[in-house]
Parts: sequence; structure tokens; C-alpha cells
Amino acid sequence: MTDTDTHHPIFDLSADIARTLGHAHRLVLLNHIAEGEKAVERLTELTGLGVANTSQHLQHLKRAGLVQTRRDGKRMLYRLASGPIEMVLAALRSVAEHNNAQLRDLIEGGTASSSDRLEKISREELLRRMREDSIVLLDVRPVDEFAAGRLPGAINIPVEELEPRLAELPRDKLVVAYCGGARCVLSADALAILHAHGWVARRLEHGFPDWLDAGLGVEDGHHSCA
Amino acid sequence: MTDTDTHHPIFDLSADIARTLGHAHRLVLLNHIAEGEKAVERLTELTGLGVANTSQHLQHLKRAGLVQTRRDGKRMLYRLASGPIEMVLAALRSVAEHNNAQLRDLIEGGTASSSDRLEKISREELLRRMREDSIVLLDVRPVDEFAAGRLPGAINIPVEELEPRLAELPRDKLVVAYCGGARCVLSADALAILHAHGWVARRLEHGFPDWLDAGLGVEDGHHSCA
DNA sequence: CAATCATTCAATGGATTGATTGAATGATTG
DNA sequence: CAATCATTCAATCAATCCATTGAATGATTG
Repeated sequence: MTDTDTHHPIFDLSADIARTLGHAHRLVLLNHIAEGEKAVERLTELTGLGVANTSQHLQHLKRAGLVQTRRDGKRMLYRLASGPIEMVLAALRSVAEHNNAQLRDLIEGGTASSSDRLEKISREELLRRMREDSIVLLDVRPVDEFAAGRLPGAINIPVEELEPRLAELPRDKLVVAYCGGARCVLSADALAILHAHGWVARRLEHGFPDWLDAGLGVEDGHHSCA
Repeated sequence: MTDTDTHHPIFDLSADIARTLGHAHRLVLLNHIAEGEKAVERLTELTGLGVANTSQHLQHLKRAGLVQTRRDGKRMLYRLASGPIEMVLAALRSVAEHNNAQLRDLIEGGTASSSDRLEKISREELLRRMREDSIVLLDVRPVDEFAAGRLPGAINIPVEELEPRLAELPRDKLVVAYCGGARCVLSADALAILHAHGWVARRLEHGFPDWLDAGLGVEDGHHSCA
């Protein structure tokens, strides 16, 4: 029995793809690209990586067939390849969140249920509770994005400033965090911080862009609100 | 701006998981485990890997939270962890198939449409065409599994014997291959062989176990049929 | 066409990974 | 409790991966 297993090429292909996804920088890049076609330079800004390094990771993604490129003048634009790639990203993330939640439950001994901790809130519920004024809406995006447009009544604390500024948030209301979109992790991050300090918090299911798409009102840069 | 990007732990977690999936052996192991709890020894038989090697890969999977273990006497049984893991596997595979199909289209210049090449056939269509006798049903599982139960009228050629035994298949009918379940790749593999030699072939969408679940008839070990 | 900008290539060194070997552990059997 | 079986651990070497550097390419501008 020399060849108990002549194993199937689909596994090698899948493994290639998984290995390509197996590096945080590439995942970050992919997630940025998934939000829209972007040039290399822009991606270096967004990630803080070196140019050559970014380029190499991008080419790795390209070899694996996860992104495609197109030239625009001297820029090279990267976009997501067609196909079920976003599904993989979403699935990966949900496994990671799931495992992470389980881990924390084990450590903390379950002061709150794990489902509670990760729970999302739908637009409908958000609207209802906004009318009731029973929530605080927290925009955790960077200041400039907040200035460009925000959900009505939201207050802005970028996630990296959240911990020191927790005092600005009321303890007697549900905090609903949101950020740049379904793929944005800022709000998930914010939730972790909030929960760690005893706040009751959830995150908006679909983020800011989807709110726009749904044709619901926003505040623009001229109102001042926070 | 020293820290353009303090990047989010979820990406590291996801990358860990992806890296764990980034090896064909581990994917093969996971897929076997996904079909049911299995001991290490059984997995070594199924994969043809060394024992220590298998064990290490399994522990890698365990560290990543993708599988869980339980002891049964002197055996250690591995099972899939709870959560959306099967989603990731499915998504990964579908991306791999997608990319692979595109690749072949580019190479072969599209002698047949890619969708045709990968196309699955539903139970409904299968039943209809079985009544018409316009198809050949091909069971590509190992002989022993075939002996334990099969779809009515199926003939059995294990996939590793398929190429030399192609003459047994009629050229004037659609060949419908099936194997052990939605996750089983044998039939996809068979399709590749068949297509490469000019057969017209598809694979059954859901495999043998789902056929059982659907309450449709089977032949058991006592009938002889091929 | 020289200068510049955006991106890629090539080469280096340090770190991680994977297969193999042989020994160690844990559970069962007589 | 000695023997056996299933699994894991530890150590090794080769192969691969990643960040960095500096040079090369390709497209645009004056």
C-alpha cells in the first residue's frame, strides 16, 4: 500500500487559499479592498505597512486569485475577485468571534451570556429605541469620518480613545456602537472594551453605509451635535 | 502618526484559524472528522499519514479551536467543534472550485462552459432521468461502502480505479457520479477524470447519506446489481 | 527625453513550519 | 504490576515565510 491516499487537488487549492488568508496583514488588506477598489498607496496609508511589503502581500493575494488588478494611470488598483470570497471572510470571522467568545466565557466564568456579549441590534430595533430615547448611539469611527456624516444623535469617540473617555457614556442606557460597515471591526472592538468595564452594549448590525443605503436620515458636516 | 493602524485582534484570530486551515493534510483531516467523530488511528488509515504527524496536525486543529476531543478507553476521539466551522470549509471549497474552474477555462479556451463542467444534478432531476433510463448512476466510493448500501441501479467503480475502467461506462448516456455526502470530493474528482476523457458527466448534488435522509429507496447488501 | 511618481522585483537574514525519529505518557488487559 | 496499545511529546533538519533594503520597471509630466 504505497498510496493509501492520492489526495484530491481541491484540498491543495483550498489550502493555498487558506494559507493566503492566514496572515493578519493580508486579512486587513482584503477587508479594506472589499470595501472598494483601492490603490496600493491608499492601502499603505490604511494599514501603516511599508510599500514593498504591502505590494508583496497584495501579490500573494493575487496569486491565490482573491483579488484582481487594473491599471489607472500610474496607480495599480486592487479589487476583490468575483466569487464567494466575501463568504469565506465572513465565515472566518464568525468562527473567530465564536471561538473568542467561548474563550472569554471560560476565563470570565460567564458573567453574561456569550450571545449577549456579541449581540447585534437591527435597524428596526434601533429606530424604536431611539424614539424612546432609551439608548446612546456611539460612533467609534475616526473623527474625520464622523465629521463627514453620521447617524442622527450619535456621539463620536474613536475606538482608540474609548477607554480613557468611558466617563462620557451614561451607565443607565444601552450603548449601541456602530462603525464603517458590516465588515468593520471597530464596533466589535468597542463592544469588548465596553463590556470589560461593565457597560451594557450592542452593535448596530449593518454599520453606517448601509444606513445610508436604507435611505434613513443622517446628519451632515454642518450640524454640530456631540 | 506613529500608529496609523493598531490592528484589531479579530484579524489575528481569523488569521490563526486560516493558517490552521492552510495545509492540505489538515483540511483532509477536518473533512474526515466532519463526517463523524473519529479516533487518531482511523484518521491515519484514511489519510495515509504517519501517526505522530497526524497527531500533531490534530493538535494544531485543536489549538485553533476547530476540533474537540474526548477519550474513549485508550482511544482519543476527535470531533468537530461547535460553531460555523463547516461554513468556512464549504466557503473555502467553493472559492477553490470557483478559481479552479476559471483557471481551466482560461487554459482550455472554453470547450465547454465552466458551469457545465462543475454542474450538479438535483435529486429531482435524477429521479426523472432514472425513470427515463437516460443516465448511468456511478458510485465512486470504496467497494465496502458500496456493499453496505447504494442507490438503486448504481454501478460501483471506486474513483482510484476509474481511469483504467472507463470502458465499462457507456458513452451515450449522462454519467451521474455520487459519493459519501455533500462534503465528499470523490465525485468531483471522478468528474474531472470523466470530463478529461470526453464523457458527459455530472455529480449528484447531495451524495448518498442525504439520499437516505430524504427517505428514498436504497439497495442493501443482499441484492446484487452491478 | 529627462524627471518623477507608483509599483514591483530581487536579495538578505531571522523566524516559523512540517515530516521524521525515537522516547514518554496514559489507559487497558491479563 | 508487567505487557500492550493508542496517543503524545521532544528534538532534529530542511523548507518556507516574512520584513526590510535598495534597485528596476512602467506610466506620466513638463
